[in-house]
Amino acid sequence: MELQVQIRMNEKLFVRNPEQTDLGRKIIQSSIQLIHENGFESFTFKKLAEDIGSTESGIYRYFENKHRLLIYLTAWYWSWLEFRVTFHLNNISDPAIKLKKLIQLLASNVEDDDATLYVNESLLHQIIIAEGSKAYLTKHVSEDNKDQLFKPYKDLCSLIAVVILEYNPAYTHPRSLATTIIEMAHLQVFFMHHLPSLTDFGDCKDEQLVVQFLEDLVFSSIR
Amino acid sequence: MELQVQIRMNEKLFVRNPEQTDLGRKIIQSSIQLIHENGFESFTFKKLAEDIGSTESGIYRYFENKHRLLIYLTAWYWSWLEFRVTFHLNNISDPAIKLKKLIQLLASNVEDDDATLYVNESLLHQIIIAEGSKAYLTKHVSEDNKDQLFKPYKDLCSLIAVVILEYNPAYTHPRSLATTIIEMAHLQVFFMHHLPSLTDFGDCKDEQLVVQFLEDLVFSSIR
DNA sequence: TTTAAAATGATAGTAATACTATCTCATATA
DNA sequence: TATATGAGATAGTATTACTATCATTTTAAA
Repeated sequence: MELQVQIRMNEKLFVRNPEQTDLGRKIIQSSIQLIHENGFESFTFKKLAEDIGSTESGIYRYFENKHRLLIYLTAWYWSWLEFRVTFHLNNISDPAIKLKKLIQLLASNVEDDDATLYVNESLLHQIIIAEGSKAYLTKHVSEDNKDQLFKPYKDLCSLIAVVILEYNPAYTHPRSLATTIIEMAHLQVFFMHHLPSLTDFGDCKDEQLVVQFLEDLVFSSIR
Repeated sequence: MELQVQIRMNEKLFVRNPEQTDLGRKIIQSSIQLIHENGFESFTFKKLAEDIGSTESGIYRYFENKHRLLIYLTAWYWSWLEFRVTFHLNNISDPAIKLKKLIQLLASNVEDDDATLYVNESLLHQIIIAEGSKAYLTKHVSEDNKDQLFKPYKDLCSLIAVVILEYNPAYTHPRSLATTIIEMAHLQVFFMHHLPSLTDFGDCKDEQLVVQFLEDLVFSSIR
């Protein structure tokens, strides 16, 4: 069985839907490559256009600017992750196991799954770790938020919060704990690789240690 | 008694030490203002120069580029905070009280203290919340790290880790927990104000609630 | 099969950004 | 009085972040 996953994205995330044309898909694919290689700061639409043999104006027909493209990529990532989480949590009834599974999915490396042809999920995951928070750390968060651009992130947060409350209905900070899990699952991995003395995992650089840390953090809080 | 606090900064953080000249101090003062007002993305040396009645080339004599200036500001902030923390923890022997004090200092709003004339600590604190992580979320973290640019952050992290171990010498993740406290003290406040549904504090927007959340998180983990 | 619409490519142009370089001038200091 | 230092003034360049226009190709509908 070959399963093709299509994620329906908010219209405000783009000028023209990149999933529906060849050029659009090339834009997504190549931007993931380029941002991963050289970072978001040095990424430009000109370089992107050259990389895919198109022109700057061509890219602008799909995305207003590179920041919007970053928001699109993050939104895509969170939607994909929510789908993945929902899929893996299916048929599990024990909320403790659900939470462990969740933490595992958030903190461990992803492999490029072939269900989406033009998105390299592994690279995208690394982009989100290093650049993801730049999507909302701006002066125009609130307007972007009004356009629902961060809905996928919020949905994932809600989903996690629900599982936390399943485990302990009396816990008072399910959402903040959810964002803490999400953000730390990424940041501890980033620190582990680049500023190891800010973590306790510098020596072996193994994502499983981050998983351990988070499990301990979460379960002692909600127990 | 009028106490003038001078923070000795790493030489690699600047081209010429801004604390030692009038223009340098104006650069610090005004950059804090401008970044706070319009965000780091829209901040340029040209605008900064205009604001203080100098020229672009004048600014470049102090800082290599605006990213370096951001790193300088964050380093200054973490150094200042470490000083503050050390000061407030002085003579407290109970590590539980130390930790509570620490969380309070990290998560609550700061007032502009007059011990440093040209740095508005209140604005700087808000800048660190919204822009701080951009200092290290780059492709050149590792080189910057080799130049010790993030040492103040690491020092604060170490200090917190030490207090955590004082409380419970058997706790296995003191550094990761320390960075979790630091980062979440900022991020939860940011979310509370701009993406409130990602937190449990959206309704009253009170930093004390973040303090509550963090205290609960920390003490249940290390108990 | 023709025709119109949509998508893309090619080219040009602009304002702002991120610098670098040089020269002058004021001031302090030795 | 000579000299070093800091700062202002001016100029210039490559790149970025766009916008606009027009020609061409592809696609989809009549």
